[in-house]
Amino acid sequence: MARKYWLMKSEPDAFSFEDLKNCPKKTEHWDGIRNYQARNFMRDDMQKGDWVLFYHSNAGAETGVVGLAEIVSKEAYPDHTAWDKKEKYYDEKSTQENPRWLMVDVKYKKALKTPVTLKELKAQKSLADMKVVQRGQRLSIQPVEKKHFDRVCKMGGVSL
DNA sequence: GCCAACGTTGGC
DNA sequence: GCCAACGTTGGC
Repeated sequence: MARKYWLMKSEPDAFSFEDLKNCPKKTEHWDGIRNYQARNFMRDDMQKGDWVLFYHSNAGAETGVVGLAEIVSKEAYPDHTAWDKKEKYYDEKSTQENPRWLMVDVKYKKALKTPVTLKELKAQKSLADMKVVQRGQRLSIQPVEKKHFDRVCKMGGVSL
């Protein structure tokens, strides 16, 4: 099956692209997704080997795509933080027998030579129909078309 | 910190 | 099943 492309948002104060680089094996599980659409993308469409635009949200002028990552888990699996009462993302309705929330493993691949800010994304005519530039688009995991992925890589001065 | 956009919840 | 109220996201 052909590789798919994604954009995944993270607030750099909470978990940045640098943080991912500093993880063991440069890999971390993407926990805390509590949105059904985003979960369904992970469950139904994501596959090992997919490529990811790592996006810093809520970061002022720094807001934008900062790097490239890869999905490395074979499939989405239960997000255990939903089971832990001490966790911010605890959800009493998610059980071991019937886990409501899932996560995948994401691996650091490469930083963009120059980050591509949201402002620059919006200024690019060829990216006008990319989800992330559209207003009110809050989904933290979004599918990205290959042509858009390639374009952003080019703007960022890197290729995979 | 503000607030628009949007998702979820729950009363009916 | 509708929709108002509420909570969250995320750009600014």
